[in-house]
Amino acid sequence: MNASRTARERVRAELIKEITDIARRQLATEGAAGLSLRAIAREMGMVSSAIYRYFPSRDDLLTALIIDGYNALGEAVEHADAACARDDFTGRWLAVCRAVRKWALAHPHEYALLYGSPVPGYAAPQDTVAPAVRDTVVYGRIVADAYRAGRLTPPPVSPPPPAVLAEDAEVVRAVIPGVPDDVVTRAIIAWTGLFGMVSFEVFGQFNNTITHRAELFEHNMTCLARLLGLPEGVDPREQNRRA
Amino acid sequence: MNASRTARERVRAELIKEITDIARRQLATEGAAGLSLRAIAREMGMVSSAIYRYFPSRDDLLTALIIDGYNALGEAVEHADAACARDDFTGRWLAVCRAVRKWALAHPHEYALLYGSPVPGYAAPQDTVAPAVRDTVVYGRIVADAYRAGRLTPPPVSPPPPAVLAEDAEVVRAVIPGVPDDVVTRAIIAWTGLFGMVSFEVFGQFNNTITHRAELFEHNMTCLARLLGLPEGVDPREQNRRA
DNA sequence: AGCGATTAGAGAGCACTGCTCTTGACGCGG
DNA sequence: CCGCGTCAAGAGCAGTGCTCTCTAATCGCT
Repeated sequence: MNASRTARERVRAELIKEITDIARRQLATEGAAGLSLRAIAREMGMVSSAIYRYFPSRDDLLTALIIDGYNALGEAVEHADAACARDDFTGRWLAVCRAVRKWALAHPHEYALLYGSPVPGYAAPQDTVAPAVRDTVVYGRIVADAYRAGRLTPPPVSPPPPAVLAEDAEVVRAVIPGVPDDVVTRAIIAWTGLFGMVSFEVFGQFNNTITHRAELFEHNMTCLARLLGLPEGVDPREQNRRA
Repeated sequence: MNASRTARERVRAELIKEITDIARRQLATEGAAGLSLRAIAREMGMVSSAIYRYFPSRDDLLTALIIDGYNALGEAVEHADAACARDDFTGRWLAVCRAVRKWALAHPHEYALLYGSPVPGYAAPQDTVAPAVRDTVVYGRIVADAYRAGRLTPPPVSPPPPAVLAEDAEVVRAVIPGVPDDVVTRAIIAWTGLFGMVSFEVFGQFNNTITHRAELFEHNMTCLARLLGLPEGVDPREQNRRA
């Protein structure tokens, strides 16, 4: 509760941080499967069993890293969005896209942990759901803002979503409040398209094929913006400013 | 070379098949990280070291599974495409989408192996590239066929791709022959959008959010078809026939 | 200040993994 | 029919996650 707890608790918090830091570094170099509690203990000059005082199991350490990852990505996305003019909705969308891609390329293994194959017997505990949607919340706000401002014009020939999707749309509106069903489905397309693109690049599907990945990404996200119904870049120079 | 090789070679081929079969089953239940050579040997009544006569390392076994996976998915996609009328390009695209989704949901761990996080220290050897693009080849043929038939009408407001992408488009045209650059980029959007959608579903990103996943998928793939420039379903009953 | 309770680390140990090496047996082709 | 090559077996190495017990340090409280 109060600011400076007992000395034990402070050193404990510090050790937890040191463990996760080393773990994150191991993750970056070896990948999730190479994460070894014993190696962490070795690097800290501890004995392996001592780690279990701080993380009851390897999966718990992994969960901590996942939560940290979601928060790091969410924070990057929040910052990217915050740096844009509030009414430049296309710019905000593109900024979010670039932030996701940049973070994913900088932390491929962490990205894999969040958006790649779920780890073996591991089921994400409930604590992860809140951080997991930080980026999505930002995205939802952009879409909702654009819609409220009347700047979300549906593309000419967009088929109406089937009626059954109405209930799902109701749930999705928790992050994209106040938009009709067809905007919800188009928003999902753009969002999954973003992560499909990033995953292809990070996971190596573009190897030996696509070389100008940044340009392709930029162009495709612009196309997805158009599909979403976002207006053409109000001021192209505005977009190039943060490249 | 000739049909019935020596008895030794035949039993060897059979053992290799048995190993991969058990491995595939292990993969399905435990995931890639739970794949254990010793467990396979145990199940076969062998001693663990004997496995190494057939697969020099765990990664080699994994590679075999990956190649098999790509081939299985590619085959499913090929069959789905082959079952469609050749000039029903939208139907062929949707059939491919459904085939990918169906296979991925039926074999989530194998799908994760192919399109999820790359495994730890493992680098895909050259033997995987040919099977890896079987599905993409089918997709490319559909796009190329549709374009050649003049049934690929670009959506009204699609921005032209930047000039630098021309060289990449040249490479991509190996699987989508004879189409202009803007078709190439739109094809990539649709393709990554498909896998983004499937990955979100298979990897659990839709948990607690989307319940009518088949309907959402169907609708979104239709939207992507429209973005690609494919015509509206020539005959809706034709599409419903294979659900 | 000191005492009892709590917590941290050390170490041994279990069951498991991938992988290597040697040994002995078996089958196939010259 | 005999020797070469292949094969299973077993022991063993280094590593893993995790549990248990034991000791020592620290904390809260009287």
